[in-house]
Amino acid sequence: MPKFDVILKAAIKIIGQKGFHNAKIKDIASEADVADGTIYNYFSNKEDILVTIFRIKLEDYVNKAKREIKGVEDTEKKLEILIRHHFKVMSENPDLAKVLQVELRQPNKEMRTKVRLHLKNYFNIIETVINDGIAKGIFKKNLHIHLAREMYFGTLDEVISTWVFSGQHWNLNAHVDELTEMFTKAFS
Amino acid sequence: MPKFDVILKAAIKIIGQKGFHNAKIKDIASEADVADGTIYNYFSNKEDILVTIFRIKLEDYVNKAKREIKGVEDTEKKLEILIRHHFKVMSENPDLAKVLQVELRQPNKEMRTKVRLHLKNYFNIIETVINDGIAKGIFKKNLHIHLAREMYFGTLDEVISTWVFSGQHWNLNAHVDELTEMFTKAFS
Amino acid sequence: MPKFDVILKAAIKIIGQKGFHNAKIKDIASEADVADGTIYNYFSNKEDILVTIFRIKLEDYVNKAKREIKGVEDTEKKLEILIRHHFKVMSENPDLAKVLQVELRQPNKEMRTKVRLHLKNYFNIIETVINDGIAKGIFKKNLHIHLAREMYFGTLDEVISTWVFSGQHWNLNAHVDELTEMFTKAFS
Amino acid sequence: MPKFDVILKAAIKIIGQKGFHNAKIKDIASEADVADGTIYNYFSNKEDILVTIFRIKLEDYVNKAKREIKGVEDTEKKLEILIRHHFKVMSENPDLAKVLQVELRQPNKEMRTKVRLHLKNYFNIIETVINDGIAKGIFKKNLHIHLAREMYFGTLDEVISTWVFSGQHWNLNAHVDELTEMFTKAFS
DNA sequence: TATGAATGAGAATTCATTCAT
DNA sequence: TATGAATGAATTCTCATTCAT
Repeated sequence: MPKFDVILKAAIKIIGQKGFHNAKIKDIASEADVADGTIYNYFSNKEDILVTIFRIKLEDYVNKAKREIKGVEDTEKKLEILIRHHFKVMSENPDLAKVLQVELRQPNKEMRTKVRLHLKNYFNIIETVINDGIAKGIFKKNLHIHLAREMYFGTLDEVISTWVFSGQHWNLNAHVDELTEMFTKAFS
Repeated sequence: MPKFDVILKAAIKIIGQKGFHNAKIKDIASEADVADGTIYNYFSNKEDILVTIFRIKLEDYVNKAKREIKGVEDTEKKLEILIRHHFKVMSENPDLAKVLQVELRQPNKEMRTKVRLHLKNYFNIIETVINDGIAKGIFKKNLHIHLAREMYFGTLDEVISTWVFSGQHWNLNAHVDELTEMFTKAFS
Repeated sequence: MPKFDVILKAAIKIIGQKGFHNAKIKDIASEADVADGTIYNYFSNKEDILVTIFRIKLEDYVNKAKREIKGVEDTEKKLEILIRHHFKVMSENPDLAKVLQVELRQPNKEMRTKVRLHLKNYFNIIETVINDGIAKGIFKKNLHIHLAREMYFGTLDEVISTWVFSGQHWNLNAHVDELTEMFTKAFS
Repeated sequence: MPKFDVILKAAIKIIGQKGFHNAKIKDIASEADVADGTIYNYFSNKEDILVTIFRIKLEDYVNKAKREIKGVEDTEKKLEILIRHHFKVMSENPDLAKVLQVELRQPNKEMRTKVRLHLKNYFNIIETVINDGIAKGIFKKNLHIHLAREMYFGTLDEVISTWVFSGQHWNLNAHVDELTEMFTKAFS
């Protein structure tokens, strides 16, 4: 694995487990089995690591999500696929889930600006689906799209959050159908 | 105002604006117009400030929320009141909103344990309402209560989050009715 | 008991147990059951407490020691009485023993100067006895008095030290005769 | 000189002159001509510096002392060599002498426990010589070994203490023979 | 005198970042 | 590129001392 990827993976693990502020460069370097200084050959500073995680992982998330719903016609089916995809990504890498969950809320203004850029595409997917649902008459005409998107992401966030913080003891997939139904009703 | 309250208020402002890690004791002391050391006459350490904010504010939140829905019969009405109450608290003190939104998600285990205690009562309110709705036949019998609660809090969190981070330019109350309806449908 | 004495007693206890640097004014005030500020009505500062302990306790020590050997003719008997007196004082108040033992060695120059003044009289007693022994022909003519005094105090110090630090489990008096004999031989 | 040694040497000087509590990390770093933080690459904390001084210096002391009396038959001669060695070490580094003299008496329990370990070997040397003297019939059969050891170390301690605190104006070696004789008599 | 809340200078320690090798 | 020792600014917390009541 290229050193860049090794470091990024290590960073996700450490930041996911300790949080950005408590994750020390030394820890990440240790985990990646490189020297502290090496990290600075691939990232300009600690913050850059976090931003890069968002950039790459969200990009990846979005690409895969788009690919998965490509060709699917049914709006509700799309919703279900997206939720399942979300849970899959988060289940497969709980550390990443924590990073995205927790550190997305950086109070640092600069960082939030940098992150928001990548969030847009992330938001776009679900908004497109919602719009599609409205166009098809499945969702109500006057559905407030932002509100719907906030409900969608907020709910998934909270579900993941609970799952992550309580030790990932149950299977997230168990709730996909139920959630799909709840969203569909809420948006109708 | 008692010095304890002065310091707490200052802490909410500073932590809300800068985040816990970037809020320096000096900043809080300055804002409260006391010496650094004075803070330690009222709080045992920095973390204790944060935990105290949670304790006091969530307690207050819960007490007021309970009072507001007391005597109200209609489940949907209760839901609406709770949402309005939530938005009111957050609107009136966006800094507090940020503290609760952002810092609640600390990956620090010790802190989360301390906070969870207070969160229970906070969660209880909505779960009680949801249960009540099920009993009355307004919500579906097999509604997954935890999931419903997660949808409720996740959504409000996300709405507040967006509102808080984008500069609080619009009126939160505008969406109370819409959200009430969405939840009601989702839970039916 | 006058407040001055109460505070002094408390200070000896706390400083004896924790050492000067780790003894907090708050601890001493607590032990004396007075407010922190009250201490400053009787002592000008923390250092003054320590110096005062030396002044009063050494004075007392010297006065009593002098009284005890008054009228005694036999040099060896005087030696024995002094050792017994030393052990008695230290046994009766191990905290005081610790203070005198440990804190006498303050690296702080100013303080040492202040303390040395009181030490002189303390040293004088044994030097007088040694001189007397030389005059009587019991001790050798060319005995180096300072060296003899250093042996005397150094030895007692070390015995007390061991006794104090190992928890005062045995009776100091058991060794008085043996020590008297050893000193007498060493000085002969 | 390895940085570890540079720092240790600087620490001995500064702690010797100011005492442990008044020696600031900044002072030691300055003296060693390194940054404050560098010290923490070699020592885990301030106390560790002190303990390390004890460990290394006492080890060194013991090794050299053992080597010096190796092969010497005469007990009195051994005694003389040990005293001379003691004075030599202390004369050559009065700051070290102060550290050992003063800081060894820390009332801090943890530290004393750590130090006592190293002291054991230090005590052993003289006890071995004393035992040897008894076996050879030079010292009296019923000599109380601990008491003798306490007299030996207490006396040397006190002599060094006086010498160190009064400015090291005279030559310690001048008293070696006299002391040897005094001990020999005392133990006979 | 007695109080104890308030003060703020001071100190140990941490850790992101640099840079000579 | 890779290293990791060195850096030193930055930060939390302590505690002797003061002073208004």
